[in-house]
Amino acid sequence: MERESELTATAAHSYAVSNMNQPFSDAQRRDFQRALLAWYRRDKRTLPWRDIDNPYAVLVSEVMLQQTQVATVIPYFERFLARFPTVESLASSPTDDVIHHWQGLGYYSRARNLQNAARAVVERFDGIIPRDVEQLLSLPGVGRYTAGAVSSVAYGEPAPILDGNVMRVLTRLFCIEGNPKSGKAHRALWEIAESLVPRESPGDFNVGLMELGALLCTPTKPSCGDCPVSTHCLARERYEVTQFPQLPPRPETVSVEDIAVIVWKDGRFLLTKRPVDKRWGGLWELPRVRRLEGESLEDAATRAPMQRCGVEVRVKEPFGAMRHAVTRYRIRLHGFVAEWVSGEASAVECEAVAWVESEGLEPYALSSPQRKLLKLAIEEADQARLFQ
DNA sequence: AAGCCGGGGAT
DNA sequence: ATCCCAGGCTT
Repeated sequence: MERESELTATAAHSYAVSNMNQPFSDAQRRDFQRALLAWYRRDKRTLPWRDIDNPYAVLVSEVMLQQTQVATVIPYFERFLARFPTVESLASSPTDDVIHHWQGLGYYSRARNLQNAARAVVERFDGIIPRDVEQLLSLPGVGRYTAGAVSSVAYGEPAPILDGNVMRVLTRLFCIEGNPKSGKAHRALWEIAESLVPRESPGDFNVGLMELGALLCTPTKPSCGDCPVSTHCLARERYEVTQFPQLPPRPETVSVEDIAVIVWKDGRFLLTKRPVDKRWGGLWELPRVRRLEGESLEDAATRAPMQRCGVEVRVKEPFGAMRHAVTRYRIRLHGFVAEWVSGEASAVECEAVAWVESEGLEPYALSSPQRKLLKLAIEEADQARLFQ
């Protein structure tokens, strides 16, 4: 039995060299599909979006899971579905409400795109999430991966998927060289994924491939001994599993400094709303600027409220600093306390402004670093009041 | 084809 | 600290 599998695997690989678009024989493919499905159905995790027969919920989960880990998504998914239970409710709700339910999850254009997709579904598809990849691709925020996932998982269509997990699994199975995210290797991977997906249970098969990548075929310490398809794996046969995928070097990180200011006036502080097409679009923040070369922190703190909303302030003291990362940028964020001096706050370099009480913050969506910084600022203000 | 977008968990 | 993650959009 063991020996037969080894032979099968070897045969697959000699074939793979000549025809990478269909790297398995029919018999090998069927054996692979059977082994993966059996493993997935036995060992899969229980997750809130699994086995629920609701294409809308599948779409929401897939968008939330883009570049975001399962554990992070779970509470967001549950709150989002409770608040927007149907595609119609999402389409007709205020965008600020949708962004608010996304705060802390990152990649905020996803939230805006998802609502626009819901509106397109209501207007163009009679409120039914499309079944075909082609129609799904016409929705904003839905690319080839998400379209394939919804089509196969929600409707049982034999559409392929290719995500980071599947890239890792497939490059190892067939020793695919080159950058799997672009060019020849990328195209080859899509064709392989297409050749593997079965007519029967394509959704479980696709999710099974991802689950394999998430649980066993992991980046650094793969558990090949527990892998249900290890006999099909060329990289394992060659002891080269961790040589794949061959990802390109990351761009160098850039260090920058931002200054955010809490401007107090009559017990309220100033928030500005980010433009929709910018980073953190639609979220609120303390007026913030990037520190210029040679500029002092205090000068930047004075500049921030003036530049963003035309308010002149007197900068008092720093109240804290924190680090966070945005893609390749490592940002040091400094907080300053300031008093309002003059100027009616208006949306100069932002989408909107608001004067907010400490207790009235809840309705405003903030990014995680801004939320942490603002928490420090309010604590500091409470302390200062105690000493008066 | 390459650059850009956030945040958190794992190592 | 660094890597990586159920990617898609813009240029």
